Amino acid sequence: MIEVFKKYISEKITLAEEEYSIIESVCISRKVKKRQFIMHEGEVCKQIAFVCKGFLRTYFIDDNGDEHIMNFAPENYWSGDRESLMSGFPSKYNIDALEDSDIIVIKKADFDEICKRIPSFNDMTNAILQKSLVVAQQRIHASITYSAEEKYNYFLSKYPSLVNRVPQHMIASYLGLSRETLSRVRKNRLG
Amino acid sequence: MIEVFKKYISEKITLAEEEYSIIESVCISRKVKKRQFIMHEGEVCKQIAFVCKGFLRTYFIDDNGDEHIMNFAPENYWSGDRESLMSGFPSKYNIDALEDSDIIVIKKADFDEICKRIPSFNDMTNAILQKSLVVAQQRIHASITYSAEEKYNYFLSKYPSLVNRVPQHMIASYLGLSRETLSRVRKNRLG
DNA sequence: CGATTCTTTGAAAACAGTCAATCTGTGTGG
DNA sequence: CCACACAGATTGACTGTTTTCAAAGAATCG
Repeated sequence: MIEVFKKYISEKITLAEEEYSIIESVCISRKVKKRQFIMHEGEVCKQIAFVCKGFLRTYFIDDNGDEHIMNFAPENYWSGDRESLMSGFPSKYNIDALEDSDIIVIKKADFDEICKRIPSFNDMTNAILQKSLVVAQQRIHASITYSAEEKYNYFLSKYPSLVNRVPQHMIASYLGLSRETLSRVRKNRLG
Repeated sequence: MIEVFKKYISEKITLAEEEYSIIESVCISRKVKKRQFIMHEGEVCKQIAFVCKGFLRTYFIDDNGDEHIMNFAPENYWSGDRESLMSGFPSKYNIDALEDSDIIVIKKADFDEICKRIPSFNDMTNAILQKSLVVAQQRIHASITYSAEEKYNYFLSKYPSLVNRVPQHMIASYLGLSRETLSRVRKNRLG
């Protein structure tokens, strides 16, 4: 399982064997069953998860009891609540598995430590951070500009591999639409 | 004008005098008049701006010719298009001044250089990046969850000082609402 | 097979956007 | 200093989109 993570790293940066060892020493491999949670609302987020296999999602429940999905994390993506990690305050989010998953968990303290000790790992982290911010901005762009149909087309073009892997109502939730609206949008897109 | 920037830095990190000199040597002070642009759509973004005084905004024009505001940058905020900076592709955004402003411009190459040479400056940059991502996520949260009225309340609580500084129709644009809807929301809030 | 979960559909209601007109305040140039 | 233009804000009537509610139809899983 760790091999997936090593491969991911090796595609981004070059590390010495001993640096891999340092990283490996703080990696905790974990299997998560479908529907199992790795974090609950109200907890303080103290670790970061890397998805080797499977699929996580981050969501929250609003005052009406409705779910809203903030993020999907399939293979080679990271998951965790940066806000809670940074602030030390309880998270508003839940993270659970949409499929049986293999993940690697790194404790915040360990993560900070390897960022300090391995500069290129730190660079990699920053590059990921920057990319995340760009993605978030694009999502904001879409959400303040697009109609329901355009939002769905945007999702299709952006995450074609997720469309058949995620239940439709979760895509709707991710896009800020009702499930019924998304169903109708799909029906009316050409024939 | 550089003093504002130095003060900003000193509140985040501790630097030696010579490190300040290095930074200062790449800072370009600039005055921008209201309505003047510092970046146009179609250009590749090659610099980062720090606002010492005044107010910048980042916006784009959609296919219908309507403006949508991505970001406001008042004093002590940064402005620039990370996406274009990272990718080297032309930007979709325009950046102009909403008030006569004093800004400090740093070229991308210089910025990268000081990040490399001054580790704590790099740490500061990362911290800002992380915070930006959290803010972006909160905005996504708001936009997929809230009604027009809730979005306005959110803006009020988050940026109380901007409310009386930004024309209302720009707040509407930032929130993804029509100007008329925002006007009615304001009218119907209490009495 | 029965139980869930997911998706679709229809009808009605709520919500937000559009269009057009008016009103307000501000600043500029003559 | 006034007249005028201009940017901004408001209002009403209307349109269109999206949500809500309720029900029923698929699909999946144990």
